[in-house]
Amino acid sequence: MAYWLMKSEPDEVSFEDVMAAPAQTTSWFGVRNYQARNFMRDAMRIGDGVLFYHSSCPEPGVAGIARIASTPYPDQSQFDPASPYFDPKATPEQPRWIGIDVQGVARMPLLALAAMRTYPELAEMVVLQKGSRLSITPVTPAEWRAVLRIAGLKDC
DNA sequence: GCCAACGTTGGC
DNA sequence: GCCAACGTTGGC
Repeated sequence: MAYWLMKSEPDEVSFEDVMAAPAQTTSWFGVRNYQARNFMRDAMRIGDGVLFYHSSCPEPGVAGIARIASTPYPDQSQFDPASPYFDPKATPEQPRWIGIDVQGVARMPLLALAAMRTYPELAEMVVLQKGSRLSITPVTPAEWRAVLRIAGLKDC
């Protein structure tokens, strides 16, 4: 089992939106970065833990706990000319981008980015590194446990 | 709105 | 294959 941090702009999809969705499950689509795509395609497994992170908002930080809830599948928005995520070079025969289902698991008090930076055990988190802007980053088991402990959650 | 950092594109 | 130009991300 692996752990991940996934960034979402709460104006687009907030953690509360995920919790309010049927089966607390939403399709994670619109990733247009190869490294992030490859994580979804090659490394994610159903049940992997997800730190759901809010970015580009007044209070960036980890907003909730989620899990990977499907295997990867073609991101339909790449075929839709009306979508901002349209990719003219993608075809249904040769899809370029993929999505995956994410299911909300537990609410937690926002662990703000500024607070995360104060914990030595989180200092090596990829998302905290200078210049890091990848929308999906790996989280170590120790970092995962530390976030849950800080958030006051038992293992999930 | 600013701007540093990074990824992608495309001419050569 | 190089690399300058450009576009995007995302905290502040």
